[in-house]
Amino acid sequence: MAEFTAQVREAFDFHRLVFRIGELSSMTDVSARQLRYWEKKGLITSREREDGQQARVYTFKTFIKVSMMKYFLDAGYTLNGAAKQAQAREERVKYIHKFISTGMKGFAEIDGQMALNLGRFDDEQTLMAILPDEGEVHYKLLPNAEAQRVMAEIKA
DNA sequence: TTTCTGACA
DNA sequence: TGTCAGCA
Repeated sequence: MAEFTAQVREAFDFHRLVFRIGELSSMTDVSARQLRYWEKKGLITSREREDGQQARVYTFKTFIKVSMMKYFLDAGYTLNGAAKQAQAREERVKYIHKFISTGMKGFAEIDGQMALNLGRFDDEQTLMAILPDEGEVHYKLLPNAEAQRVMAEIKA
């Protein structure tokens, strides 16, 4: 399991996935001229190339932002408006990431239903969110030992 | 070949 | 924004 996780991390190591301006341009349908202009205005960023060549390098994160800006631009927003929308989306993603990484401790199965471990509720109990295939999500407090047991079952 | 900056439209 | 020049 740990090996699989490591492989997934390796495959999705976005930090090492970078593009040159021509690549980003064809990927997003945003001209190189626009990309340079947007950068000049501080709407997007690029890195210097480590090999000393004078050519921009864009990260995956920038690719996402450019894609979003292109989308809003096509939807009729002005350049600044599109940038603002993209920025707002970035904030939401950050918030969601924080929410998930701090609140979600893993999946489990309770009475045949998928459940989400939301962490310690108090000294004795753990809060679980029950996610039925049908019907509404509801919550349940399990004794810590019980919670540990259902979590362990999933890993096995 | 590709990218870069600056200039003109 | 597109395009072209003149470099690296």
